[in-house]
Amino acid sequence: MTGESLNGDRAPSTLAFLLSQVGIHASRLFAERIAEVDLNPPLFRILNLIDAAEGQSQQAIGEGIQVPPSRMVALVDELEQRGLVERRPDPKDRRVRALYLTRKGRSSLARGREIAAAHEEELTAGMSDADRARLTKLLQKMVDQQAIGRGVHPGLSN
Amino acid sequence: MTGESLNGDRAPSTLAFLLSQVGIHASRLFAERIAEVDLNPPLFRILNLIDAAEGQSQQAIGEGIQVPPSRMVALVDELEQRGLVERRPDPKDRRVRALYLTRKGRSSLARGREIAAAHEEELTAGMSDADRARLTKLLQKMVDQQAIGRGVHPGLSN
DNA sequence: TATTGTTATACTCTATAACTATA
DNA sequence: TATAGTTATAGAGTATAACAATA
Repeated sequence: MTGESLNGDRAPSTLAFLLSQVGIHASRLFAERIAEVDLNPPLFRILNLIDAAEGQSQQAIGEGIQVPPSRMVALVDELEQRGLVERRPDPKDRRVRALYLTRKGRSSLARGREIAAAHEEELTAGMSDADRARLTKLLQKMVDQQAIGRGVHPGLSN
Repeated sequence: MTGESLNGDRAPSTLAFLLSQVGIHASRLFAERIAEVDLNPPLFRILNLIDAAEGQSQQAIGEGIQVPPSRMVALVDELEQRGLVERRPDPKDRRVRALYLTRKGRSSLARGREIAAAHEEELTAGMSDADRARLTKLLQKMVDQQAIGRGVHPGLSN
């Protein structure tokens, strides 16, 4: 969707409008790019989280990012069908399905990270390093000031 | 959703990540604010477009923004149910339903615009005017360079 | 034949609640 | 009783295609 769609038709030069417009463009472009490795952004995110916490349960992994258990089932199902993730029984608690990356999962993740890096470059193509730094700093300032992020917006599941 | 959700878990300081994060925050916040006048962003957008082209047909209004006729029906239905918009017969062509704002529609639109302005301020609270100007300029540069906007991304209906 | 608006239908993404098997 | 995972179900939000009235 365009920024307009989310913001109504207010003047296109407002900061709010520009932020939505550019942010949505960045998200959409990334979704397009990451599809090259048969992933979508939520799956790529979960793959990253599993990599960072291998052996954890589904719910433990979904917990910190407001993904409810039923959604975790669906996401891990998809990763498993693609052969990227394994559910292993946990000998300590037979209710738990501990998550591990497969070899293929690691390779997809690595490729996904390359794509993310390329996306970053694509998005900032034509900008000077100074401008990139400026923009990053200003956006980071907004994130801090608006208290965007971790746990602040409970509705923002994914 | 958080920026993470769209971008996976790559380093939170990348520009792509920040842009998604902030852009989505801006969109979400606006959706929350505009709900105060019993609108959502798509309805507010259509309301603006009707105001800018009163008397036009549904499809004429949906055309420029990639909203298909069937969706226009649903959107105008909602606006009509809220008493904000009227469908009037067009004496020149009896297939056409010309769209007009009601008095209440004008008042909701005005109130919505106030909310949009307040949202703009809220979003940039704590920023200096110089920073706002810098940020606007940099984002505008990205929009130009990435060719974001009108007609460029056909998939971006709304 | 083409066009406006409409309806029917379906698809994606997501959440809530009920269920099962364990604990 | 409580918890991990699962299933069933439902709700946004959206699109495509068939359709009726009119041109």
